Amino acid sequence: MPSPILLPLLARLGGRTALSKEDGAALLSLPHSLRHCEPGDYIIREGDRPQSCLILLSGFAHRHRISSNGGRHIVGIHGRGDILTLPPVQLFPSEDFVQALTDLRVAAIPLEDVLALMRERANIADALWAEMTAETSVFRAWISNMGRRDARGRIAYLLCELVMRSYPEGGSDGCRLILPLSQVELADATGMTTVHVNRTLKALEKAGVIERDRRRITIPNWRRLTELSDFRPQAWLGRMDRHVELEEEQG
Amino acid sequence: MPSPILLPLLARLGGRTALSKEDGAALLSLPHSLRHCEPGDYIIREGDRPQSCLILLSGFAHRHRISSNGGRHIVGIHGRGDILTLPPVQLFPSEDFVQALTDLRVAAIPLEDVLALMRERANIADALWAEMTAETSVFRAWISNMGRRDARGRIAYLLCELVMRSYPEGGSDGCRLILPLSQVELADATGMTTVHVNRTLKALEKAGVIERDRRRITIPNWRRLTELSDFRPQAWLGRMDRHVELEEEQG
DNA sequence: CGTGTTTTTGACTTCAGTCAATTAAAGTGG
DNA sequence: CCACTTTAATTGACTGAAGTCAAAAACACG
Repeated sequence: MPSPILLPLLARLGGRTALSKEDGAALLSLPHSLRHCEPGDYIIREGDRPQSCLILLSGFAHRHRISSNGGRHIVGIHGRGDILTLPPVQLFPSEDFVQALTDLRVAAIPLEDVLALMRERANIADALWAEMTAETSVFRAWISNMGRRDARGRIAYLLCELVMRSYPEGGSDGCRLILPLSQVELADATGMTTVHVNRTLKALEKAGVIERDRRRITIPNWRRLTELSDFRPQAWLGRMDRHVELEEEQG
Repeated sequence: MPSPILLPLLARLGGRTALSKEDGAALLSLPHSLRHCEPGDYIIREGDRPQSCLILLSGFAHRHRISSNGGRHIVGIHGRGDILTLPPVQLFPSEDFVQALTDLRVAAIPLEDVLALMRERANIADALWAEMTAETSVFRAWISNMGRRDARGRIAYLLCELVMRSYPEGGSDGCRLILPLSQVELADATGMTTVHVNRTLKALEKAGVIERDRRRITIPNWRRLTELSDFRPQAWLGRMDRHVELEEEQG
């Protein structure tokens, strides 16, 4: 029988492609276990070969790699509704670490149940492909972000992405945001030094692009931020559409 | 009836997961049209919503985005066997351009035929997910490459990837390679200037990491190059395994 | 051969990194 | 509630890697 625990997953997939009521019920009925994490806890380690599909139900996590000289590089941020093991088949061991940034909840769904559902319900398989498409586009945006933008652009881009990933939960209404990352983490995510992250944040503040109070960021002019970072919302639209409906149904 | 045209696709997918003879025959029997391109020809344009699944049969292409200031950033290189429209469902318009670097051949398979085959044959759906997994890992390696490596490391990484992508075709036996990219393109792929690419290539040559004769690169010590670039071959292994067998079958 | 692209080189500038120290915030236990 | 520790944020002075601008050389091709 359907339980509301997996609603963030349904919200995400339902925003991508049309799912029937039966699809939704089947999704919510998937067997799962629940885990709570604190900041710093590892959800996935390099070399792991998870036997379940991990869904982030609330909170934030980051995905990183450690280079041979010991340096950490954050290659992605995860927020509510993200599927941490996408694709849902685990073929070779993970090359990344996934680590909690905030308190968070993760659901683990046995792989075989996900695979069975994908075979039974083509809509759900399609939705997973759609989710993967969108993530792929975001990866390429990161590549572009790293390669061709200056410090301000990189930070601005990351802020845009954080706003998107924290919608509709996380205190963001599109102009307000509580940073889930420290400046050290911002540095590892943008390929900069902490010193330069700090100076860049101050520069953005001075230029009136953001306002800051500790980790609390206010964005007085969203358009300005997106222009500065050349942020393209296209890949993010799918996750917005139906969220509101679902939230209303829920409440 | 099976035709050998799509063999590069079978080789790729068959290297990822076990495919039966029937799977292989079904794959090779997919209806398709063929297109030849010259350097500079566009295969996919931003905004396109292709109705077919495009497979690169031979040659090289690059995938890029244009930023609002007009700058080009190359976010990926494609070689033989690559699926240019992966995932095989085209949900929203392409955000990238894909453009020929060399003379090349592309096969176009109607989307509905691919989707039908995926539903009929779970093995093939699995292989496509596996291919996507591997590509995803490569994306993250690019992100990490852009963010945390210096000029030499970036160029070295790109060379490693080119060697992998040109195997077994393209004149590479793991230590010899004909660069499909000009220095301008290398610059756009590594987020550097052409001037600096040039100087970095010379530095790598002087250090004995590579030998150069125009676009012909020789790598006297593969291990050294991988160490310099922190290249991790894991995601690439799947495409090696069965290639040789298939080549032999073919010949 | 001339024309256009690609590669190479030099001189100068700048953005971001390094090193090192200081300040501020958040816990912690008495 | 206050000393004490720990972690995160901030600042300054200096260095260095990569960018900019501009021109010359090498090559590719009709």
